[in-house]
Amino acid sequence: MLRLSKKADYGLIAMKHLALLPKASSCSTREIAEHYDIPAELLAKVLQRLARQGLLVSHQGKRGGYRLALPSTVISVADVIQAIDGPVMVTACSDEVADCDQYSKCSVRDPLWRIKDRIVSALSACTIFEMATDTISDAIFPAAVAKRPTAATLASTADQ
Amino acid sequence: MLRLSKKADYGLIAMKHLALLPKASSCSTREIAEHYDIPAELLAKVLQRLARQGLLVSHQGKRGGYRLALPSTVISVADVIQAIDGPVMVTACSDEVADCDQYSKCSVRDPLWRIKDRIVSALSACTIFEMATDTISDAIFPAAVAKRPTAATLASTADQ
DNA sequence: AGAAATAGGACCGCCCGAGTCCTATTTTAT
DNA sequence: ATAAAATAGGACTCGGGCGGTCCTATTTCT
Repeated sequence: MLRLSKKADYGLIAMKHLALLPKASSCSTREIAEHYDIPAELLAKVLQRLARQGLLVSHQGKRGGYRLALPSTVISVADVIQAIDGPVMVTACSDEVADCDQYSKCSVRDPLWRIKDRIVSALSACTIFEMATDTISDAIFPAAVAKRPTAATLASTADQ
Repeated sequence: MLRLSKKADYGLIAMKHLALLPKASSCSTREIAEHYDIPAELLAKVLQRLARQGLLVSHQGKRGGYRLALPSTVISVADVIQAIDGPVMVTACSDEVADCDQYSKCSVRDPLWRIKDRIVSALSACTIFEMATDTISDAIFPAAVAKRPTAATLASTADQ
């Protein structure tokens, strides 16, 4: 549940790979695909989309390839995911569009919308640079949350 | 992308519904299903799982139903989602199990694992009570993140 | 001219989520 | 006692979307 698409996975792998190259150097789809055992043609589509969204700069022709369009410190994980898969949606029904039949009776749309914002925040808070250098801090919440007893804990004592 | 399953949706709707009932009163599957236009038999399975995980207390027989097993202030959204769909997984490959063939070459597993922890934190930070009373605060990050220019912004100026 | 790369449309198979069906079992109301 | 109404849960089906492939341009370097 809540899993990333394979495309998003591949996109992040590629972005990290490009971030670790010497400044402003580029790399072809095939190189990356072979390096990580990713279907080349699928990765191609992913990189094309990242280029269309302005996160990568493409260079056609022989000796062509891709390079980061921006410093890796400025590109967030959220940027990559959204460039590939479109806007993050926790719920089926989008902002205003009542595309799910239970729209009128749905009581959790607004709360879930706020939770979605939190998730996007979490994804936006992490840059490709941090991914590449493995400098992602684990915790984002101060203390209160971690301290609060989980239902799982309480339930196990109450249950059975 | 990153969407919740329908079951998780239904589970949250039901939990919120039960949280809004007078203290310790219960409600049948059918009542909830009809109220929100949810397929009753599907909702039944969801509630059964929530009961098995100790988040709900079930009462069989005529006039039976479900009620919260714990105060709504103690049950988090993460609890509900995980009770229904199992552990939140952002990546295909789990903690130690190398169930994806690219395990050895995967360079983003660890970073994504930390991101997953952040998402779980975000979900754990929100209780059913907050959902029911619509008291979820929007922002969880102080300032730094919001201020940082997004790649989208920068790209749009750089692009085309 | 040809090789190697990006650009992108069209297609396909299959897995899994969503939903249904069916059969217990338990409890309560009549 | 019997029927009704509820939970418990296994088995099954169906359809859409994701992951992947194929094919055809087009660009650019050698």
